[in-house]
Amino acid sequence: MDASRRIGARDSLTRTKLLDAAEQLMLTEGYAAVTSRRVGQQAEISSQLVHYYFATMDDLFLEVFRRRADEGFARFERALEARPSLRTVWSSLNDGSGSAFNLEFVALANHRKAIRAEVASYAERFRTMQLAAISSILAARGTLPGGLTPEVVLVAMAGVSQLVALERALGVSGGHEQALAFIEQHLDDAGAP
Amino acid sequence: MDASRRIGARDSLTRTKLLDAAEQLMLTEGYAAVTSRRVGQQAEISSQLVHYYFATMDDLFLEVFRRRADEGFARFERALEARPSLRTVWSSLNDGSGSAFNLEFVALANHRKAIRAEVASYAERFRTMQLAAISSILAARGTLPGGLTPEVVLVAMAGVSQLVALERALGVSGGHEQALAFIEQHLDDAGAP
DNA sequence: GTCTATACTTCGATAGAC
DNA sequence: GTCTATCGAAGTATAGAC
Repeated sequence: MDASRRIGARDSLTRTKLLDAAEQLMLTEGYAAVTSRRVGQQAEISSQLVHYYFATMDDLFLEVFRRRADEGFARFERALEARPSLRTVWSSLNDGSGSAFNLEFVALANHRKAIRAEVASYAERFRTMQLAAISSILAARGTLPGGLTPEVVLVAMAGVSQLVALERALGVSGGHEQALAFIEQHLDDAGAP
Repeated sequence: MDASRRIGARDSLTRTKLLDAAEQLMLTEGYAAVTSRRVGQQAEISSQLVHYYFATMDDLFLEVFRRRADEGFARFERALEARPSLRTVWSSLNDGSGSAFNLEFVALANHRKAIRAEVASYAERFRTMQLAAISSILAARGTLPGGLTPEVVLVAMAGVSQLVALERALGVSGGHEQALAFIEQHLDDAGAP
């Protein structure tokens, strides 16, 4: 990598097309399919331009991640403001397209340091925000049964949602329906409608 | 791939060394590091011998997976026979080294068809076996509180365990302690000690 | 800003001698 | 069973003309 290397403008239309193409490839074929050549091909732009707009492939991945993450974050904030309920938190966790996206990035983060830092930081921020929301929603209900705390409720919901998403991608489905139905039933029990 | 291609014997010591090296690499550096050249280097064996013992890299991955999966399966069966309890099921789910291994293979399965089929089949078998165990353990206790079923308990435990393992690899820890403590507390409530 | 051309690396896989 | 030698494909990245 050379410091004198030219980098294209952030507001370029071509740059956006490349990000779109990378995101599309990632969701349909997995992160391993996101190579400079394939991104260029998908966007109908020469693969060398990928390197003009993004110094390294990691930079491209990071930009793809931030775009979606920031949007997801903002959407959750809006939804929560409109309707501060357990159901809103659950919906944000159990969003189908978001789950697939997350899984791909967590897998990628597993062996790319630069990506791991960004994914971890976002996950932490999101968890904190969800926890604050759940805490205030459940506090309005008084004490929880059986030693449950907001943390336990949140981690359980996040865990089930992620397990189901991951296994669904694999083609496994044992127990999913019952677990999801159980959560659905208890969303309204414990919080505002 | 040529049908006339020679393939080394399954009981070869060299073959075992290659499998060990591949497994080691996978756990420490991720599946992307498992290339024929690096496996050879790790095992101090020429990389071409990888292709002598395994026609394709997928074959190598599959053998690594089957070795560990079969062993995990057998170990769970023995543990369950010795002590049929919720705690035994939880331990099998929450085994640290097994989790890292699983995550790596699930990620790999996401973009390799041959691997996906094997991982899915094993996950299904494991889930079925765990469900049978949990069902018989909980049945001895009479009805469960609040609409809980064996399926819900199992998916929740598996979900929490997997989420914690995955986030731990990422460096995120929010809520983990409380969720794990909650499960620990209730293992003995609901089943045989 | 986009193009062509290309350097350099690593990969999976095979051929054939020993 | 193990070795040397090698092919062809695909990857990241850069240089320099236009």
